[in-house]
Amino acid sequence: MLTEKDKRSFQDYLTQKGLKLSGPRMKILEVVLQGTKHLTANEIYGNVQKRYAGIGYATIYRTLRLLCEAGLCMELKCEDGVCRYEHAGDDAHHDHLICTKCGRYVEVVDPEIERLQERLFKVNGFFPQRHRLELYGICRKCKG
Amino acid sequence: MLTEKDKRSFQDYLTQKGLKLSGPRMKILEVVLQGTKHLTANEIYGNVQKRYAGIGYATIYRTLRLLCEAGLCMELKCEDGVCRYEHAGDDAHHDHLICTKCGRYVEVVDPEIERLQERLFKVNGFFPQRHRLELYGICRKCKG
DNA sequence: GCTAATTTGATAATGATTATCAACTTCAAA
DNA sequence: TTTGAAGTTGATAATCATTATCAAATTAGC
Ligand SMILES: [Mn+2]
Ligand SMILES: [Mn+2]
Ligand SMILES: [Zn+2]
Ligand SMILES: [Zn+2]
Repeated sequence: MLTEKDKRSFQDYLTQKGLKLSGPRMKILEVVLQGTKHLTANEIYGNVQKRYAGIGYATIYRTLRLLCEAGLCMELKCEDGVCRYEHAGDDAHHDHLICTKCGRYVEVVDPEIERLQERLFKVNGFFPQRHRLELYGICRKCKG
Repeated sequence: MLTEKDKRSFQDYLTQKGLKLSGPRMKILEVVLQGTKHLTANEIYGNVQKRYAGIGYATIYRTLRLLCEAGLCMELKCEDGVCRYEHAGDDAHHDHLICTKCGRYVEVVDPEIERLQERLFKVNGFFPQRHRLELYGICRKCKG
């Protein structure tokens, strides 16, 4: 799940910004791209520690920001006030169904909804930039 | 904009919970229901101070929570990490178009989008509870 | 290898919200 | 009315995720 292309992509972004691809950054890139999606910085910190002890919180946050800037990750500002991160491949935009019991995130896209959103922008005279759609409910497993 | 019905509604909620309708609560109810929508707790605190000095921050937060529980207000968890509040009349649910330049909130509803969201819940085996749709763009005024 | 620039980890700071608590209100019974 | 138990208030400390700071360590191009 961590391709050479991703590494190069990160490397390129850093170089272009006059930054360096350090050991810690490489390790975090690896753990984030190989791990589960929609994790908090704290959970990612834990996953990184498991494999590479000694990397600090600040470096996790700093590197997550770089990964987002480089387009390799997306940051989700969640309702509980904690950010979650997902590696954003070349795959398109998606929205989320979120279980309020177990916290599971399900990725969904509805092209019809996307189209109607564009219409809302236009009708109200807004230049569209982005949107956020979150559907909260109880998943099949949690309903029992 | 602050009807007798609202007052009674708040009073009823408090009574039913064994709570009291105090002076500060009454004043905050008045300022919130008569004022602009989509304000932060801090902005509401300022508006309350203008008319009734001496009411503390904590009381603002506590009363906003009560107003939400009573169904008179809605809390929006915004992307900047600050909550905003709007008085929720009997009017139905709505979503928001938000200008990323001036911060203006425009309320919108698209019944078609609402319907398609329900379908997404169903298709994915979720019991629907609520949703959040925010459309970020640049408003007509800000585009100049 | 050398060295200037960048990065790191520990930790202090920030900022919104919540918890704490002694003093003050409320309200209904006496 | 007076009274007092229950609830409320304002000031302020605590919380918690995220950022900023900074001396010591690492990186990358020469
Ligand atoms: Mn996702
Ligand atoms: Mn609104
Ligand atoms: Zn679930
Ligand atoms: Zn605007």
